[in-house]
Amino acid sequence: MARQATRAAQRVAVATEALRDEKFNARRVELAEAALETLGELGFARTSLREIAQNSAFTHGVFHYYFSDKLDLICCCVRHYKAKCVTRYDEVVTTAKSRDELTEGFLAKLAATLRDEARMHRLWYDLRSQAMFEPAFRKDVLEIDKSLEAMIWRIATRYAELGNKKPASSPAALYALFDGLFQSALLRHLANDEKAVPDLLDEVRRLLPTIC
Amino acid sequence: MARQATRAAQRVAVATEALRDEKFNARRVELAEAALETLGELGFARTSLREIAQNSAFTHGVFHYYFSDKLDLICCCVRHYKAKCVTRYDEVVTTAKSRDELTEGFLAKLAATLRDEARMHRLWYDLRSQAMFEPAFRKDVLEIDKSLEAMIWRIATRYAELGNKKPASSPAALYALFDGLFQSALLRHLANDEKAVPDLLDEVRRLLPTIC
DNA sequence: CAGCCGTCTTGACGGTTGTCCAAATTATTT
DNA sequence: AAATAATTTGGACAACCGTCAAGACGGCTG
Repeated sequence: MARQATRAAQRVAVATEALRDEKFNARRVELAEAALETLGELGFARTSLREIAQNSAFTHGVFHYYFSDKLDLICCCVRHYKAKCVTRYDEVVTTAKSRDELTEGFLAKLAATLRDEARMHRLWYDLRSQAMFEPAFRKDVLEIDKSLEAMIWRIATRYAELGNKKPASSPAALYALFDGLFQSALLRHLANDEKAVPDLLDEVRRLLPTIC
Repeated sequence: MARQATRAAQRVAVATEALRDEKFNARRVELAEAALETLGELGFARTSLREIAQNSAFTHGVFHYYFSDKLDLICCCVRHYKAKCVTRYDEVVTTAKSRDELTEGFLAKLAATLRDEARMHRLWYDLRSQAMFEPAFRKDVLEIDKSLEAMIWRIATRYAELGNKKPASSPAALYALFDGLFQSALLRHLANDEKAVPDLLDEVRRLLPTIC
């Protein structure tokens, strides 16, 4: 009897703790999303916790309560954002019935991303550069990089499949290529170069058939 | 007579001013080189003028005397360093008598760069990311990027030439590819991934024949 | 030698930063 | 309803930042 009561109490305790954790984490994400606004605007270095708080509905103390550190916060932010990123092209990949359809769907998404989410992506590049100096960032950054590489690879293999071919290069090389192109286009776009987007699209359109 | 004296005086004045300018600029470069030590270690955001001064033989006041700004200093630093960078492979390009010779020479330099100058290159990537936020950096960064693209293009055209072919892609795409590969390898290398260098070499060795 | 000029040193200033904490408020349990 | 725990607030703190300016130093010129 006593033992049963103990067991039941334990189950309840475990359940409530899990619930608390979930709630805690949901709050973290909520705060991270608010922080992303300011981070995307100013970059990692120039953004202080106070500034993040001021541009949001929260006080700066809350951030310290939910995040052990400034690094902890940033990591959570970019992790959260990139989790959405890696699925961006999946719909196009699964629904496209021909090479052309895939190409156009991919290019459209690419252009929209460059135009509408430039600030978020520059934050990603910022963080990736910081990872070269700050070991605390490396694990997360390398992990995100891997998942982005996989995302590009899904597109490439599907594209090749639709032409009854196989990709001509490795996943790493392919990701490096697209990442390099996107990064360059992003910088030009942010520098108000109006040809940045069309140039990127032309380049990718020309490249796709040659590598698959 | 008076007019002649004036002219002579003007010539002297112009000459001495040019000399002063030259001396002034030489000092700037000297300071920039000292600053690069600390910048390569800590990155742009974490490095203060005081820290730069402390890790060098100069006081922090001198830096303010020779540079109007922190941005001014950093720009001078990376400009100076990258001016040397873009000539790194030129000797290999001009002396190589065959495709193999060019390949091996290029790969050797590439590996040496990754190993010996990792800190300087991460600073470059840092600055390039900052340029996405800080307009003051953009002009210099875009210019350096262009000259790096030209450097890669010189290698590619020479490589193609030695095989009586022409490069199969644009300068921009080629630079994006190599830059992306190098950046990824650099991050892995800094994260103590011992396979970073050999993996990069393998990748480039496989890639070269396919793009030219 | 006196005066000037370019160079450099040193210390101080206002402002911002990350961090911490005690108190207030709210939610949850007993 | 009382008590306990979780959450939130807003201010205090020391450390640090970029910038600046007053003055010191040393060589050059008149």
